[in-house]
Amino acid sequence: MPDLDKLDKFFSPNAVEARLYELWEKSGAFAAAPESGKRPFTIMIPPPNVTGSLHMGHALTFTLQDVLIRWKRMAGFDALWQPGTDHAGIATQMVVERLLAAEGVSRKELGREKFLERVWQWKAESGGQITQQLRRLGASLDWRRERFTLDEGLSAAVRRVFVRLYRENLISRDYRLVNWDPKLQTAVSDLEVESREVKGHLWYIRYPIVGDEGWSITVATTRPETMLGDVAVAVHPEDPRYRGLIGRYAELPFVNRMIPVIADEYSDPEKGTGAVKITPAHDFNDWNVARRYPKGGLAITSVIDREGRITLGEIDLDLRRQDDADFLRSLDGVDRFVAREKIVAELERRGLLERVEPHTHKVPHGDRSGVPIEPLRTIQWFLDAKVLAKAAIEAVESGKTRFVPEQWQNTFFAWMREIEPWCISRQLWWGHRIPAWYGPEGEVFVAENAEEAQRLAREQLGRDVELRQDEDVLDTWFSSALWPFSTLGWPEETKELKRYYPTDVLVTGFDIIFFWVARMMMMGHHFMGDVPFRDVYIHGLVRDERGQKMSKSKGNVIDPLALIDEFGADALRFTICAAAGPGRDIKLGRSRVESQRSFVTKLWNAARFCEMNGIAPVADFDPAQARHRLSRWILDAADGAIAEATKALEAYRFDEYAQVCYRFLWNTYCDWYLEFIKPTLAGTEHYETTFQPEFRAVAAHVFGIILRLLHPVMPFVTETLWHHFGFGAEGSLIRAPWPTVSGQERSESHREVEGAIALISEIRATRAVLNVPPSRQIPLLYQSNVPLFEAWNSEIRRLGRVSDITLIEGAPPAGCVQIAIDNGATKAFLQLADVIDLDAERARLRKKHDEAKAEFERHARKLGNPDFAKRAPPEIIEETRAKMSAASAEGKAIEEALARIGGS
RNA sequence: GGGCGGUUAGCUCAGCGGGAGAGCGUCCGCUUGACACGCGGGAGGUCACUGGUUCAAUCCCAGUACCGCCCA
Repeated sequence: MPDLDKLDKFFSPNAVEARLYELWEKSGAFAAAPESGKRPFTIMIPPPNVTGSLHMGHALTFTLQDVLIRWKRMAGFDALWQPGTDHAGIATQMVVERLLAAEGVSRKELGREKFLERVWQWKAESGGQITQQLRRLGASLDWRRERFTLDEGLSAAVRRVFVRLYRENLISRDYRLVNWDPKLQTAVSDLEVESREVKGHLWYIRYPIVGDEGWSITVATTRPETMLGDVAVAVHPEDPRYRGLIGRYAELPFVNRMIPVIADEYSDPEKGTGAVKITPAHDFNDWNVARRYPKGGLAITSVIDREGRITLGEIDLDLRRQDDADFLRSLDGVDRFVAREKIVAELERRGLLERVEPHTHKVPHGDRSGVPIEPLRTIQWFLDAKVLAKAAIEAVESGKTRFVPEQWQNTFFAWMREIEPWCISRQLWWGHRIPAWYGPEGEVFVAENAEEAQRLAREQLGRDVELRQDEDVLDTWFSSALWPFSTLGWPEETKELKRYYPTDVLVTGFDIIFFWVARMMMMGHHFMGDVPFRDVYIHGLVRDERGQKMSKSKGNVIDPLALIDEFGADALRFTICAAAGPGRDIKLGRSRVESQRSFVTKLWNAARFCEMNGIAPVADFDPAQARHRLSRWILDAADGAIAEATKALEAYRFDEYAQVCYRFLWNTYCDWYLEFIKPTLAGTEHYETTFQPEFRAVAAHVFGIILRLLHPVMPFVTETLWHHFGFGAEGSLIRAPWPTVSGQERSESHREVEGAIALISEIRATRAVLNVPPSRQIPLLYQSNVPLFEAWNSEIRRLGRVSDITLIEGAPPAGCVQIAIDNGATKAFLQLADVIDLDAERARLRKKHDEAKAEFERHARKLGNPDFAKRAPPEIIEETRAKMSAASAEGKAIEEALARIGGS
């Protein structure tokens, strides 16, 4: 039953949002229906961090996904939108460690088991805030299927994947250089490192050449503290300055080690002195230089420890060979940056510092900790991503997975083709503990559980031994990469897995292509034998109104929840949707949402008008039976809107979808259709009462289409009105069928109505330009096109503010102003008499005349070009000719009008 | 240094081979029986620049400038 209460003057989002959302959720409106016969449509969210809270980027991506899922759900698909969060190893551990610190306890004091209990407790109390906030946005996720990457099932999937990849030799344990975060005390992946521009120095240091008193080679470095671990000096093989030195030795200051001068193209003759120190244990480029050095490569000497302090352990021999090692010893255990200063000072004292230049360069920083990353040689687990990447690359090349917009596939290819081994182990406690066990002699047993590992050990060693599980956990992204199938029950062969994999589309920002898209594709292909998703829709980033990236440090962050509080979720969602053009960042601010809110209000007021005029859905109404020209016209227009909106959504053109809806509601339905039928609805004469039922039924029918078209982007206000008008039970719009085009031929009414609209617009424009006050009703005279003026008599009078309409023969009387449409084919006259402002009218006509003349000349010039006639397609020539004569006719009509009032 | 994207009305952005568009802003008029978060009307653009292809270029190609992003 419709509400008995009348609609308020304004829509109050706060009053309905929470209640409606709960109603939807409780009634199962969001739930997928695996047992249904419907075709599935699936979206996997890139799961947000369990520590996260809703920001604008989330608001953007979830709005777009919700638009898609609500649309498909209405379009008759079995829609699955899979929610959940990931455990965010580093971030979560940091949060809880901070809490502990406040209590004066450290993680290590607490111990692993107690600490993990504490994290789970935190998660239960404050984790997953974002899942509540997504509800505020209106996101229709299937919450009953919510998953967490540390759930038992998902953890089982992680173990299964790890073991299988290990047995396929795609996962291995290796001792090599990794990005080490000295603050968080863990390895991190390349992707978790961001380079930041830092103002530093370039220090030029002299290394004496052995056996040539007074000779030296000068190296330039930004990191003098690593010199203790230098194993060579590299110069470019073609560099004439150093050719003679290649193969000789330099003496490393302080350490007094002899290191070779080697040739390697890595050294850039243009940079610094063209000679670079090689410290393979603390620099990735140097590591590569050392590896490709012949004779089995160069030595790797670490001189910085996991805390970022100088450690002399590996140069102990050099140390002991020295007579005066006091300085060197004094560096032991000193922080890397303090050591830098001490070393520079000592070099200067010894006259080995040639000069210092200010130097701005990029330094890798941990994106979580914010401290400079220290490349360190440690033992870690690596995934051979190169092998897995192959199938993923092929899937995109062959079009099995499609990027929208397409250009993003280049970003994907660029990274995937150059992919490095992925370091998957993390020195953390919170996460999936690596399923590897070690025997007493360091034997490795990789298995899904301890019993299995024990069995393997027994098999291999012939006896029971005590096993110790690897202390480390896996990178969070390792488990996230499995999300598209682990959430569906894999490794079990569930009906969901069969039904919903591969999913239809992944929606995300380009910054996440490597984290998500690439890794999900690698894992999905390897374990499921098929791509995880067919489309990847990449949207832009949300920026502030000035185009700046939002960041806490800049203080320009806008809280989407605050915007929802102020303007409602629908207004925010519509703003986002309308701004989501392809491949563009989105500038968003308070004022933008505020102005888009008026569209929500417009819908609301259209509803109020309908309500006041007794417009309500009519059971068994068949639009095909509507006869009135206005009915045919608006039904045609609705067909057009449905077709365009659907097409836009199919192409992920959210902006176009929003615009089509906007225009149809505002500029067609409200501005013209409701205005046209207004007098009839209020009238009491025979004609009026005759057509009232049809008008009401059609108006309601089309309003129902509008509500359905807009529901995906503005779910709350549309659902409210849907119920209020009695289109369906409360909360039923979400499952109402998506409108389809009627299939009716476009009627003749279309042109007829367009003609009336053109005439009325022309009358209004003429009046406005001539400063005729709206209150003044003016008589209208016409000479031709009788059907138009007769059929639309009342509409012309009302909307054109015309007093009466009269057919005249011959010339119009004096004091008339000409109105022309159809390029002058249809003329009418406003009988302004005493109110006419002749100068203004002459100016108006001259302007129109100039326009018509320019138009005529443009086409005439074209047609006068012999090459145009020879080469242009015939239809274009025909079109041009028609346009030329139309412009000519219009010009003539204006000339006549001018002549009549003594102008030229 | 390599790659990608952008440059269209005051602002934000569509359009992308044959008529320069929208929203917001601005200006003028309006207590129009839903709506001033409104109604009606207007002004405003060498489509960054230089060449090329074409009968025809805002649109395609090449180059330049500036802005932004990613990777070294």
